[in-house]
Amino acid sequence: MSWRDLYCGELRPEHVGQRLTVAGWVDTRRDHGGLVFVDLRDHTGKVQLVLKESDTAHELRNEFVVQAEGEIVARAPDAVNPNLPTGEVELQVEKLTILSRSTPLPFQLDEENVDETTRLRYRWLDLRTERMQSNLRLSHTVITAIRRTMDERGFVDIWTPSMTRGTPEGARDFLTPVRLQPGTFYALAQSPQLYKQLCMVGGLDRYYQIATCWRDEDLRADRQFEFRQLDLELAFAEQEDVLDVLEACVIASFESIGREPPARPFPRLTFADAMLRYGTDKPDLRYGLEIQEATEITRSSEFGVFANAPCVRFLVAPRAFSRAELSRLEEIAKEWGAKGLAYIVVDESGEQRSPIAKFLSEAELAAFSAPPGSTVLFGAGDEAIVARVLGGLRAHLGRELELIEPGANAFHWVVDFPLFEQHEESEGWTFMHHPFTAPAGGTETWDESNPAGVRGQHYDLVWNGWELGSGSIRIHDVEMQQKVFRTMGLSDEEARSKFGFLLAALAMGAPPHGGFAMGIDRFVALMAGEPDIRQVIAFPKVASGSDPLTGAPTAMPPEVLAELGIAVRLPK
RNA sequence: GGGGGCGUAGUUCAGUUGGUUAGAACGCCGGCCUGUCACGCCGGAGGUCGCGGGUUCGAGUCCCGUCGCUCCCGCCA
Repeated sequence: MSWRDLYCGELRPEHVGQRLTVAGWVDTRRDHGGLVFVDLRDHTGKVQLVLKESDTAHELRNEFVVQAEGEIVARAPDAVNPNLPTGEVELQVEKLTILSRSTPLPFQLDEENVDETTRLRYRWLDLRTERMQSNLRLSHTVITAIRRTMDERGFVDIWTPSMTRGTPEGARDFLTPVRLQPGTFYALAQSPQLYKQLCMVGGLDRYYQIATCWRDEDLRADRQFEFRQLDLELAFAEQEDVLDVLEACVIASFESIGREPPARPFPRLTFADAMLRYGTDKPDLRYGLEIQEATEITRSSEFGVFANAPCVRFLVAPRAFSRAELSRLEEIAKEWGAKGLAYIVVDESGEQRSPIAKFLSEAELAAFSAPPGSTVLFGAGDEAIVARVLGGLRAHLGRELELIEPGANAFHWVVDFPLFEQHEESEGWTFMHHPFTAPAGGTETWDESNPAGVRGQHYDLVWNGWELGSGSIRIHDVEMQQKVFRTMGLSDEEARSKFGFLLAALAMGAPPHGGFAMGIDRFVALMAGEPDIRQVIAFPKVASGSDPLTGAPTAMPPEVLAELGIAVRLPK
């Protein structure tokens, strides 16, 4: 026997006259005494049941699971509900079975803005909401489209271990103690990076995986302890080959949910350009508001702050800000590291108002000219700080002044990243993304004591200001790999002990290769129009790192810890 | 580790200048109702105002601490 003949949302006039069985959840009930209406819901929609008075009919409550058998009848013309796809028909119930009851709910499923911890504690209820149903099904559709695309292009889905070797570099590892070897730990993979490179050395040619990754860092709207990435690697590939695959995946994803895909190829922006014009390596290109260079013109400024700053830049906001607004903007600038905020307000009549105007030369004022009804906002200081401050202000103003056209989408690549960056504190150098990225053409040789200016064959994919992922052409030459390790201050011995297996592999016939990793949860969240990735993950954790549903994490009994050779000492 | 926001009924929220017994809607419970579709009507229950301390004649309201949630910075090769 089957529980139902068809889904609730599928009932149509063509079924009129048939005797059918449906099953689902009681969405709403309208008990008129002698007559009871029930909206029965499943993941496809709702249908109205009409019940004659009976004990069972009066017993029904929200979220009971019921099975109803009866004749499908056409509704009278004035009883049709145009808001319901099934609104032209209803089911005259002849047999009603309560399959499962429900206690009163901790929250109403149609209530908006329910506290997220409450939603997560009762996630099985939250999952019944249209929002979560549509998000998780959209996620499935998109991932299926991506898998199809990868398959069509000859990629092989290969499983790599979650439990791997811990690395002190990068994000913190989640550790897994090993009972058979007390005192030792596996680390949960932060990404399959090295395994997929070994797949290339292993001749698999094209690898991909929707891989779960673990990173023990603070959670955010776009970050969970564990997340999924579309992880891929191609042998005998160049940057263009990798970008092409990713663009195809994005296009297929849009098409799979019936959305107009972005135009190809996606625009490209160099890292240097991104930092200069937008103050970040993941700019939101749905609006302009570009940062402009003023270091040259202010070099001999009478305004000391400008003259003494190694870098001066500005952006022109399309609004003549009030004093109060400017002081709010200054606060924001300070949050991003500015000491203050210099500005020139150009009011509607074109007159310039500015505390610093009296210090500025004609030439300077001309360079900062802005249309009436706008404000010139300055950043002055170290180049990195200026970029961060103006980038922060730009993002703030983009939202605040509603510069983003609704429905707009901006995909773009950021390319030509530096291979190394200077350590914040020490004098040393570290890799900008990871130590396996190959240097770009023309920069393969560099002075190991000063690797500034070496560019990497690295590329980021950005959508509306969210970094979707990044990839690179990898180093396939063992000498080059050793040189990079040395440059970042790793002795040959350390390199051998941590990455010996990679060096050995590279020394035994490694093809040129490169790949990419795209955050699937971020991508799906943006596809779904959700503000954070928790809304597209079935069972996420909250920002504090706990799971309201299971109550994890928990302490473990002493005997369990003892077996693992672990003693717990809590921080004070 | 740092900064901002929030915390009042099961849920979403209101709560005046610090002042009587802390309210509303939805949900829940009881009753009535044969054409509703967010059904309607009548009645009812339901509160550690996150927790602790302080100021005050008096604290949901002010102050301090703390916990929880959240956003951001740091961090995220």
